[in-house]
Amino acid sequence: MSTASYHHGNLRQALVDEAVAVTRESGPDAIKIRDLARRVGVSHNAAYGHFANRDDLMAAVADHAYQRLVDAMHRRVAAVDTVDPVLRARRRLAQIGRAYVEFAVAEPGLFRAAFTAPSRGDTLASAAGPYALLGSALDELVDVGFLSPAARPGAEVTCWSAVHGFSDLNIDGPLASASPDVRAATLDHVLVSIDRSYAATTGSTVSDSDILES
Amino acid sequence: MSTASYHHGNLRQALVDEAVAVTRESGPDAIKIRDLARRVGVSHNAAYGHFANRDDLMAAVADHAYQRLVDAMHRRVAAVDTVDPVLRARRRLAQIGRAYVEFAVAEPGLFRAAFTAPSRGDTLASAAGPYALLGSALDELVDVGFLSPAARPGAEVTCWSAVHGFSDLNIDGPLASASPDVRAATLDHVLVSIDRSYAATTGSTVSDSDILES
DNA sequence: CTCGCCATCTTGACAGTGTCAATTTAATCG
DNA sequence: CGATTAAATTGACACTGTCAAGATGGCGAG
Repeated sequence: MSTASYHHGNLRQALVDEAVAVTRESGPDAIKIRDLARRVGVSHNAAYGHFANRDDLMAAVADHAYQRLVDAMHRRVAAVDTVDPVLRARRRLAQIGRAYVEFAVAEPGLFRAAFTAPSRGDTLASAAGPYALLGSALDELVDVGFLSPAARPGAEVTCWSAVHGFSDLNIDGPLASASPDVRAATLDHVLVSIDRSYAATTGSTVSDSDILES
Repeated sequence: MSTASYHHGNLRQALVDEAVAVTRESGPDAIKIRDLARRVGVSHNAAYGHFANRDDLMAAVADHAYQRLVDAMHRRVAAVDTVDPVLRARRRLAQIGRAYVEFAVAEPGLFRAAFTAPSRGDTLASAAGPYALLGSALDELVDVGFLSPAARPGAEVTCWSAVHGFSDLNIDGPLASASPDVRAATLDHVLVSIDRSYAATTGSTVSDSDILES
């Protein structure tokens, strides 16, 4: 549309697509500018017309990955149709966590790309990002009286840390070789644990593991 | 000692030392075999007499980093001299977590080296590793009746995920630009949250944040 | 004391890589 | 139809990891 050129219809997009494919296959470190150019059928460093350098291209891949992650989270949150307000809020939080880990395990390359990318601290906390999504889920928990307002500040970080750490340990950490069954069971455990730690802030009596449904 | 050679007293160790220095300064990706050789005053690929390849050298750095981490954890656990058994066990767990994050933030390069290293899943769960240390701290929590035996399985992972994720987010994630004060406060929040989630398993009544002392 | 062994280190080469500078190409507009 | 101009190419440079041979020198056997 805007920039179509002679040899290649839309080189920039083609490069990003190929980079995403490589990243999904072998992780972000496997991205090589020359290799990308070769795959797209263009000569080496044609990419430099569209990206300042390798890191710039990686940032584009990171954006893509990031969007995929946010989409997955939204999808899972939207699938929660529980009527009871408290249970619904708790289940939504759990689904956010589940979507996060699910994405990390299903797309380790993209997940890594999203968080390994250099110098993009601002995009992460943007209004559309997972930080905001997580934030409103936690607000909802406060509104329905499950989470104490006093415990609200910093709750994003606690929550995010748990799922992010679990993801990392499952990707190339010591849990990478765990079986899917074990992994799933442990994830449930993590999600319940988060729920429980918030329940304790208002002394809510809780029937544990029914938050795992949607 | 074992392998001393003519030109260089102990090349292997010198290379590892230099690699550790580079890693502390600029992270594991900054390790270049040729550069290391140059620094040590030896010609390029002299290193190949002592290491199969770059990854092999990185693994040595990872071992070093790993040992440092375990030492830091041991130190902090040993510093807990509380007499009350329950409080002592809870504080020990908190100190383990604190040591972990402290190390990650103070030595991000080494921390990354320890977990980014290729193909070393077994060393991590070894008897002397942090996994074992964490495990015995959790056993202690069960023994004193703070953590329900039913909630014991998988507790390592939940706990480890929280501190590992927090570390990662603080190193190059969205929390990397947080001030030390904010970081410290948030860490306290994470540690209390872990404690709280375990307290809930036995319905223990808990005075929250005095577990943060040693 | 000397000679040969052998681990250790060096020299040289090759295939890749990111990136810069100068050049060519072709699509578009006056 | 010719000039402008963005887009892509060619060529070069400084790096990197790694392999294959050659040089070196300490150490033990004779």
